[in-house]
Amino acid sequence: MLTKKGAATRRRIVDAAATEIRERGVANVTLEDVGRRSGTGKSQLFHYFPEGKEELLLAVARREAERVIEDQQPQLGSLTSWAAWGRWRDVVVERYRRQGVHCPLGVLITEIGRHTPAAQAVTRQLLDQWQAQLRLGIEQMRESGRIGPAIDPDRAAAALIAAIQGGVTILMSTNSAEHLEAALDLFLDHLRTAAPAPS
Amino acid sequence: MLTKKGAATRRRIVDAAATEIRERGVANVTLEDVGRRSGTGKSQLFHYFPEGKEELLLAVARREAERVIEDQQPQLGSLTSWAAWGRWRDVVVERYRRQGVHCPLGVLITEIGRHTPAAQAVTRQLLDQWQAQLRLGIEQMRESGRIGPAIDPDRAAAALIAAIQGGVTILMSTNSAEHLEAALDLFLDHLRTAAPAPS
DNA sequence: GAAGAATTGGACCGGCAGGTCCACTTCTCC
DNA sequence: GGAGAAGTGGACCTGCCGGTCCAATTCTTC
Repeated sequence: MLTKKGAATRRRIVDAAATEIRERGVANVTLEDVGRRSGTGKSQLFHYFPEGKEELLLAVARREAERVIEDQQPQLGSLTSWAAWGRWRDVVVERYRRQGVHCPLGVLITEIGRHTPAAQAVTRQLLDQWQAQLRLGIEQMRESGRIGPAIDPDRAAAALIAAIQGGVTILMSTNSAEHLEAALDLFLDHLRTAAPAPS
Repeated sequence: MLTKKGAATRRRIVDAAATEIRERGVANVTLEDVGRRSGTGKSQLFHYFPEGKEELLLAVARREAERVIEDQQPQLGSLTSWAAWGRWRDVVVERYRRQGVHCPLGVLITEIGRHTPAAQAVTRQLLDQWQAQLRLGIEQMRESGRIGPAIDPDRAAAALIAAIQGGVTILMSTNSAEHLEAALDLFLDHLRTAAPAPS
């Protein structure tokens, strides 16, 4: 029901759509653009995505959601020391700074992720997963006494995600990572200094 | 060149467009919708906005930018005590929680504000203005010794805006103000506790 | 190697939405 | 009160883009 060749074509279509959307915004990308970029035509497109554009967009959303997490690995997965947090922070800033306007996270949340309930679910799942990983990192730091007990790991993780999200959104409008950096730094500073465990 | 009646019509058109866009997203709003809602037709529309949709969108962007600041007044203008900061925080959360998806800030930054360079300039100006007001509040708190000298007012204000922006963006995707609240609270907490002035 | 399924190419359709035009009405101001 | 500008209504045009159709080709499997 889906040969190797078919699967490859499908992948090519999703990738082409994702790239095109990142570069030019979902509103300016037509199915023909996707076809051109992926070296296919509309008939293939509708062959692999019978529901048409909406289904394709959903596939793109899933792809981009994966990418957001991947882009932070392996740092996001082992936030067990301040040095590790610092490296993660640098990865995030560097990545988004380089990507500038063409950024999976921004495009997903601000453009694709609101189109349909299904896409919203993808966004939500991404946020949950992300928050869980950050919470884990904070918990580990707390257990090893490097973060004080006044910090609620779950709320802190939520706040951190909001800060990044906001920084990225602003980056997309102003092309400056200033806000993102300020938010991340202030945040980490808070983790370090808030009600530290007595040494 | 623009009679009283004309000015009123123009305003009606912008308001109608703004409302319509907030409710249904810029992508789903047609000029006919705007016409219907404002009780006008396309001929008026192009009479007052000769460049068409793009010009109208720019006018909407400006309107919404004003609204974002207005919505936080008078609290934003006098952040001179912790109680005042608390009230401001409540106003922000309450407002965005009530507005949910239909929010001027979110729509401006994520939908309209990226369409064109002119609209980006509007966004940028809004952010500058907002940041300046917050910075002023932080400086005042610092001068009166309630915020420690370790806080850089400008960077802190930038971070705060990012946090709100992110909270709102997430609110628009998930319909939950949890992230916004967490970000704001953690933030204020940091201001309160970071390197407090010796009493 | 042939049947049947998966894949591909491209011509075609139809509606929608931005934009144009022009005739008509209502204001403003001398 | 009349000339000219500002404001209004709505029919019409046109290009674009999502979506359809079908015939041709290639793959899989026995």
